[in-house]
Amino acid sequence: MSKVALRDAEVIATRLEEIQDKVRSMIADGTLQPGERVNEQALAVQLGVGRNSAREALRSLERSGLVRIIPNRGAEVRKVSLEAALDLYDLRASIARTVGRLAAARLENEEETQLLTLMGQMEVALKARDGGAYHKLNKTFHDHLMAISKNARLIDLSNTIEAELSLYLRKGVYTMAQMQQSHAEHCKLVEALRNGKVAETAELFESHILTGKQRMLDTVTRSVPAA
Amino acid sequence: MSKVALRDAEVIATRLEEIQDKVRSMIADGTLQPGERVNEQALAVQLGVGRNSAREALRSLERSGLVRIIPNRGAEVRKVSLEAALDLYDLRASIARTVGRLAAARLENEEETQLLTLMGQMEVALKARDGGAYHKLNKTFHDHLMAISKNARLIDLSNTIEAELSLYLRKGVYTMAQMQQSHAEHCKLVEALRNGKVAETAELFESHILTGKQRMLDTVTRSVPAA
DNA sequence: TTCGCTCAATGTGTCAACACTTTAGATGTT
DNA sequence: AACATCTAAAGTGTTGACACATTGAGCGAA
Repeated sequence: MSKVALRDAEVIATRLEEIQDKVRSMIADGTLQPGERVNEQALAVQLGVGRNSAREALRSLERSGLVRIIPNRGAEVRKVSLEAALDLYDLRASIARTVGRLAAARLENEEETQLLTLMGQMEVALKARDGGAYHKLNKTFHDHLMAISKNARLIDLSNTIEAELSLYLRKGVYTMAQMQQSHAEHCKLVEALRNGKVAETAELFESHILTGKQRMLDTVTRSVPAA
Repeated sequence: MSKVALRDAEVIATRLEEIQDKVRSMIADGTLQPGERVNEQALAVQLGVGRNSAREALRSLERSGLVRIIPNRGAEVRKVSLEAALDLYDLRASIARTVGRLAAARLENEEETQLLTLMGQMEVALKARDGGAYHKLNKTFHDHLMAISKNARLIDLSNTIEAELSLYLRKGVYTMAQMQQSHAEHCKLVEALRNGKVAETAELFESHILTGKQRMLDTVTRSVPAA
């Protein structure tokens, strides 16, 4: 019964996705380190599945950019360089621009309400100087914008890139000033979005990501001066 | 010996890529029609490989957006709706903008020379009213611009989207007038690019794609009025 | 000592067979 | 006739085994 219920809800992750997720978290928590080679057989044993299933999962992860597969030599966890991370930010910006354009044209009342609620919560978090909460809300906010664009492909793409970026950017710790700037940008963005200003929303969302790129770059170069 | 030479050149397509390409062209030439379900076994037999290899290829193609895989029900050739195609065009435009920005900042002398040579060839094709040649050169031109941006991920995504778009847009046949307009846009674009005008190049490249979108839309709505 | 060769060991590439799920046709009941 | 149930056929999911490629250690010749 519960089995059927789960299935109907379409929440069940298929076996392959399950394996992928496990590998993903192994990468995330450092069990598998960047640059390290992944042995199919060993992985399969560790996850309690056949080698072929593990193999398929790895091939999928390649397309997600998390591992690199070299013919006849297997998979290795991708080592994302700073340059590659910056390239990814440019990609994100492109996607954001498109999302902005679509979202401004497709915003619905209900979504607008949710967005405003979110903005309120973020303001509260900001005033309470709760960086953790702000971070989570920020992610939710971005996801919402994606959803408003109503293009599944874009959403998928965006998630993929974010996962890849997380390889480089283990955890983003931002200053209060940075969060405030981010929030200010959000405000302008939402303003344009609510007024259906398509071109402006696109522009603002794109530059929001690009300033995020700059923020990241500043943070990195500060800790590693002459990289 | 020749085997080794090939390998060093890294030109050899791995088996899996070979299979993928075959399926891709089967989709391109209509052997596999959009919406049609793809039987793993049959595909494997037709390509003379094991079912598992065919299966892996299909999973890869899913990530490329060419097929959709439904758990326990297999793969079907994705049917790209007009709406989805238009959204993809938007994304292409945003990518073009980013490419324009990067290319204008990163153009090297050698690349500039190649670009000018290409422009000359296109002009010749245009004067000779050779649509086929123009089309090929046009593609080369776009690929060049991508390469100049030197963002591998961006290039990869762009190619993916183009492949996906081709699902909808079987073959683009354009009029002389359209080709001339396209060429004029190219000229302005190259002009800005050579002068290192970052913002202008970005703008021009984006709008170049967007007018392409409009052209496509015009062509489609003309043949299918009230879709 | 150093270089090149051979050959085993490790690991990936591919396959055919088995287990499970879906689907559609047949059957019986209201 | 319409509907639900059951069952066999078709197709996907998963596995273990075999074929092939890569790698590195051991050996011998210059």
